[in-house]
Amino acid sequence: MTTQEMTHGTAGQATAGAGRPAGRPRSEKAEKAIIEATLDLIAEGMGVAELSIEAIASRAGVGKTTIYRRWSNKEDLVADSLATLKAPLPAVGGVSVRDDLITLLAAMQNEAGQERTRCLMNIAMSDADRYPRLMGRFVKVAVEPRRKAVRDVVQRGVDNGELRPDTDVEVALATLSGAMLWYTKWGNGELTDDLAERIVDQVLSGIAPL
Amino acid sequence: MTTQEMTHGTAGQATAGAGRPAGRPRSEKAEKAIIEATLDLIAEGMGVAELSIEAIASRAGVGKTTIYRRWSNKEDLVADSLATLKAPLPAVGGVSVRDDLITLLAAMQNEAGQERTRCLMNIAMSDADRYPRLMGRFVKVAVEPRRKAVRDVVQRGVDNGELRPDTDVEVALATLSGAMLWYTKWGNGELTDDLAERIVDQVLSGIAPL
DNA sequence: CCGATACGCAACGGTGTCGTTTCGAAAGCT
DNA sequence: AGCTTTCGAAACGACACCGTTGCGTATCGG
Repeated sequence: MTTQEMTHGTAGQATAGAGRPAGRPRSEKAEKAIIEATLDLIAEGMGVAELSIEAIASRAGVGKTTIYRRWSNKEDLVADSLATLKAPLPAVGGVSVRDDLITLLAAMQNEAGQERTRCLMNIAMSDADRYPRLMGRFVKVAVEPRRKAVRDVVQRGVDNGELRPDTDVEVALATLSGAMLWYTKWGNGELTDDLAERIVDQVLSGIAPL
Repeated sequence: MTTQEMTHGTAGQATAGAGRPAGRPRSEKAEKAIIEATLDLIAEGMGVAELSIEAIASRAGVGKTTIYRRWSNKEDLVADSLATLKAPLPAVGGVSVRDDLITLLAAMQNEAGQERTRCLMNIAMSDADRYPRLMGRFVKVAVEPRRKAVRDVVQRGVDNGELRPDTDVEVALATLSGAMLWYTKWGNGELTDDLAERIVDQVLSGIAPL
C-alpha cells in the first residue's frame, strides 16, 4: 500500500521477534468502511479536491482519528481506495474479432451509462494532471485492463489474419475506445443500441472508397 | 447573457424613455477583468467547485461587491466567462480530405498540449454532469465548432466521392476526434509528430484485410 | 488483572470562503 | 452645484474543514 505503515503494519514487524503490536488491533471493518465511504462520495460526483475527511468519517461511521491514524493525507487514502477497485470485464467469445470488439465496446457503453463509472471517469479525466501519482494507480487498476482487453483482441486478429498484418494496434485501440468515449461524453443522446456495431464496422472497413 | 440584467442592462432600458440609469456607469474594464480572472483561474486547474469569488475578485483587482452586483451566483459568472471564449480554428486547405483531417487533428493534438486547453477540457469532461447548463454553453462555443470543422470535411469527402457514399459521418467524427482525445489523455507519452497522420490513414483505410 | 493500543465522539484553535454591509472616493447626469 | 450609482477596500457573522487532543470505552497480549 502507500502509507499503511505509519506506526506499524497490520501484522508485519517480521524480523524483530518480540515485535507483535501488543494492544487492540486495528479494526479491519473500519478500514473497509472508510474506503467504501470514500468511493461512495467519489461516485456521487465529488472531485478529489472537494472530498473532506470529515465527510468520509461521517459517512463511514468512524472517528476522524481512525482515518488519520492510517493515512496521513487525503491523496494516500484516495489512492488506496482506488486500488481496491476491481474491474469486472466482459468475457469475449473469441469467435471473431468483430464480435469480440462489439462486445467490449458495448460493455464500455453500458458502463459509461452508470453513475459510478461516470464519476470515476470524470476523476480520471480532470484530476489526472493535479494528482499524477493517484492517476497512475487508477489507470493501472481501471483503465489498463480494459485497454489490454481491446488490445488483445486486436492483436489476436493481426496474428490470425482477421486483420491486416500491418495494423497499428495502438491507433486501432485509441480509435475504438476513443470513439466510444467521445460518444458517451458528447454524443447528444444518440446512444443507440447498435452504436458499438457501427463503430467497429467502420473501423474495420474504413471510410475510403473500395 | 445570463444574469446580466440584475438591476438593469449596461445601456439597455430601451422603451421606457426616461430610463437612463442616472449614476456612475458600470466599468466595462472591471467586467473584462473579472471574466479574465475567472478564465485564468480555470486555466490554472481550478475546477468550477473550487473557484472562489474571493480569489476571482483578488485576481481581478476588484471588490467582491462588483462581482455580486453583476452575477448572483458562480455558475452564471462561469457561464458568461466561457461564452466569451473564441475558438481559433485552423483553416483547412480544402485540397484533399486526408490532408484536411490531418491538419485538424494535428491542431487538436497541439491544443491538447497547452495547459489552458487541457484545463478547459478537464472541466468539460468532469463538471459536465454537475453543471449541465454551463456545459451547454461550453460545448456550443468550444466543442461544437471543432466538431463541425471535422464534420464538414468528412461530409465534403462523402459528397465529392473522396469517401464512401454510405459513410456514417457522425461515427467517423467520433472515431477521429475520439482517438486523438484518447491519446492526449491516456496515451503514455507516445505523442509523436505523425500521430494525426497515423490516425487519419487508419480511419480511412480500415484495418480489415483487403 | 494490567498495560497497551484502537475505537467513536466531541471539542479545540486556525483558516478559508461565504454573502452582506459599510465606508470614502470616483464618475457620470441634470 | 447636487444627486445617483459604482468603485475598491475592509469588516461583519456564519459556516465548513482542517489536523490535533482528550475522554471514556472496547479489545487485544501477557
